[in-house]
Amino acid sequence: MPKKVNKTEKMKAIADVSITVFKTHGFHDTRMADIAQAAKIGKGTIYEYFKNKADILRYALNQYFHAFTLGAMQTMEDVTEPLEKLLSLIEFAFRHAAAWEDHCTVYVDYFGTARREQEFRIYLDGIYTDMEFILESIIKEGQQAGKFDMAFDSAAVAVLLVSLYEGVILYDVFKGKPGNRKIIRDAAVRLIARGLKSDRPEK
Amino acid sequence: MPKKVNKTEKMKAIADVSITVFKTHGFHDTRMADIAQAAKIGKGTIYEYFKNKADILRYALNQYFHAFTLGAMQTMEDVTEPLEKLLSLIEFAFRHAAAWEDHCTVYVDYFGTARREQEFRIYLDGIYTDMEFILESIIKEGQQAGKFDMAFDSAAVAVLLVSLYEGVILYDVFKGKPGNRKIIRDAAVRLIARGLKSDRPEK
Amino acid sequence: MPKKVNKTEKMKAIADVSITVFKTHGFHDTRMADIAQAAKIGKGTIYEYFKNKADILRYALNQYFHAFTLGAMQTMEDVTEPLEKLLSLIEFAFRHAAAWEDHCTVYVDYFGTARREQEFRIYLDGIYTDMEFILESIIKEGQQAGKFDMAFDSAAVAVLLVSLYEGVILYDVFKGKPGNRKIIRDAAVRLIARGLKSDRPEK
Amino acid sequence: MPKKVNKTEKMKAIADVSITVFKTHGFHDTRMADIAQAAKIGKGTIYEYFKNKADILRYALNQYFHAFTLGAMQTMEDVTEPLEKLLSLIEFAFRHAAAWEDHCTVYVDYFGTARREQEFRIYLDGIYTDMEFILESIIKEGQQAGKFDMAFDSAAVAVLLVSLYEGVILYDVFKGKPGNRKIIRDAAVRLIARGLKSDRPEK
DNA sequence: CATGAATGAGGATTCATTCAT
DNA sequence: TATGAATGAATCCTCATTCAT
Repeated sequence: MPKKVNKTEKMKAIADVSITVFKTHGFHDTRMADIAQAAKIGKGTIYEYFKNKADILRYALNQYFHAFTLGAMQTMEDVTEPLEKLLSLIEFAFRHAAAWEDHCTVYVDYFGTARREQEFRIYLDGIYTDMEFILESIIKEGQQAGKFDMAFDSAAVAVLLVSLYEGVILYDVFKGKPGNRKIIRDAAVRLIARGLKSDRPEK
Repeated sequence: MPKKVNKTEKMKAIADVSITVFKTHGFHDTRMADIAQAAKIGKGTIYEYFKNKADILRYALNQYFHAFTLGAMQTMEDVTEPLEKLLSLIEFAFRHAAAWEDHCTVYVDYFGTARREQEFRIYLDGIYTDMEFILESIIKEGQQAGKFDMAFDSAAVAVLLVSLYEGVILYDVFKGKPGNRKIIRDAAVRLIARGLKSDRPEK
Repeated sequence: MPKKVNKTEKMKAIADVSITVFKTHGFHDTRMADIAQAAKIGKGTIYEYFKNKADILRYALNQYFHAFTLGAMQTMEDVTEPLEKLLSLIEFAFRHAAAWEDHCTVYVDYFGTARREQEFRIYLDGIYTDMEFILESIIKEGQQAGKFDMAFDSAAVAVLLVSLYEGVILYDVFKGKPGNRKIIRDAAVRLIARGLKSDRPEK
Repeated sequence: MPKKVNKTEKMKAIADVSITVFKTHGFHDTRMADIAQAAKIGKGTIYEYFKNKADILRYALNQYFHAFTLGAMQTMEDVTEPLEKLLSLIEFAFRHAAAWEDHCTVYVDYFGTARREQEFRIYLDGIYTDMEFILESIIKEGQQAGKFDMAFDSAAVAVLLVSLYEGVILYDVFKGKPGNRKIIRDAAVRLIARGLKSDRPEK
């Protein structure tokens, strides 16, 4: 039992170090030797914990997505009002991206490759589908409650929100560390809130 | 005297073929031999027209961005009303992405690498800055005309729109060929139009 | 007839240009394109006059050795006294090396390769043998005339003189353009003259 | 823990094998695969010990020159009389060349290239300068002691002796394995001894 | 004759992965 | 369990040479 814990801890340690190295050199241009050196272990030792280089990345990104899903769930737990729920979710998403900035960067780096890898594709597709499902539910809920404009295709809006989120991450990754993040996110929240809002005056 | 080739045409031909190969195999996993075979020329011939593999990609993406800029300019030429201008620009952007789908895909593939390449970074940064400048101008114009909500930070909205655009492209690239593009883009146009609209009733 | 003359002239022109290019870049690192460019002709044209790159070098070095042999013969024509003949030959050799400095440099560059090329080896061996034969004859002549010390093995001295000559060329090639050439050659002449001189007082 | 290798020993082993391969094929025409095969190791292993092909050569020639310098020092240690010192040095140089015959051959092969390589040039220049300095000192010493003819420029004689040495090596390399080495070297020693000798009868 | 576009054989080098210790 | 020495598959790119024009 304690050995198992050690193993998991070491995997996490290696994966964390790897992410910072991937961020600097890019996934493809990172050598196993770079990781070993950064993690202060032997090259061979990496293979005791991971099948290969891609496996490290998969593990690290899995942690990133897992934390996202978990956080999103917790965020929504105590909120019932649709708009509030949506906006708090968006707030969380942005906070999560900021907290996992290195993982975001590496995720973008790997995205082009992931696209063509069956296994990862399915995994990522699941994440996206889940996010869209939750968003779509909230939109529908809001529309039924007369809070959101009925003319919107709820599924389309869900896709849109996911896309916007990915786009903002992409933008940040490209720009490096931006200072105006807050303003941009405020604008996003405002645009979405106003855009979705039902015209019918709420009584 | 040996046969005189049109260097530009041949570059374009090689670049076009390369893009389809890059799309299938990914930039990194595409071998020069793959390109040569697809272009039905010898491996060495590629090097008569391009310095190296990255050079082909740069050339192809440059064409893609160049066409975008050109098209965007033409789109705005005859439109004066801010909202109409914004929406027609968005329409154009989506049409452009659809028309240059292969380039979009490869662009996403290369984005992670581009991020770390000084030369390409500067180039791409210029494109982004231009797009943001145009969008910001339109937003400001609309705000001054009382059409757009004054509370928005125009620069932030510009960044947001660019991000949304990139995000939608990313989403499409990941999903492959989607059928519901139109619905999503309609939702986008609607969301933006409603979100930006001024509350002051226009008389 | 005139065409033949033109052909020879053009070969000489190409070979001369090639030597300066070889001197700068080295034989191996000189590209046919470099030669073509320097000679202001097309790459393909070189092959109208020479079988390949090595052929150009062979032609150029042949000219160099041919001029040497010719010059050596002329030098000895009017001299009968052995020591005088030997020294004037040495003087000539040094003058020749200075006049054909570029060829000397390239010759040294190519020597390592020549060593392993049967054809060139035989050719060069012939040159050496001829030089040694002439020198040996002079030594013997001088010994019979009581001018040179009898204890010397004439053949060995001949080899020694050839070696010294090659060594001085090598030294100059390595050093680049030296200013103290004259002093060194004077020392050489003095050393050889004193070293060979018979002890028997000449009456 | 993996097996601990003696890096220096392995470098020496690879370099030694390389020299014999270089001698046969020439530096340029030797493939890394040839060396690997001859050394009975994998191609990649070579790169664990040397940066590249030229690096192997540099290492090997460095050993050759190092041994020369060391040997020359030891040779002169117990000799005080100038002529004796000079001749024993010459004897040593010839012995060294014979003992390191393979290295000599490869050295000649590489000389043309070395000429154009800044790093190696500086290194080689240092060796030459050292040799010349030592020789010049001996000549001067001999002249002051009245043993050597005063008319000689000591620096010029030093250059001459170095050149003669290089020339004899060159000659041997070209000829392959000669049998008359001894005779030639005796002639050299005799020529130099007689040539330098002071005319003033020693009392 | 002259040319330069096209070619592909050839080779140095890299690096993920293995496995003996 | 940890290691790093050893490996060779894999690939970019060069450039002498050819030959259609």
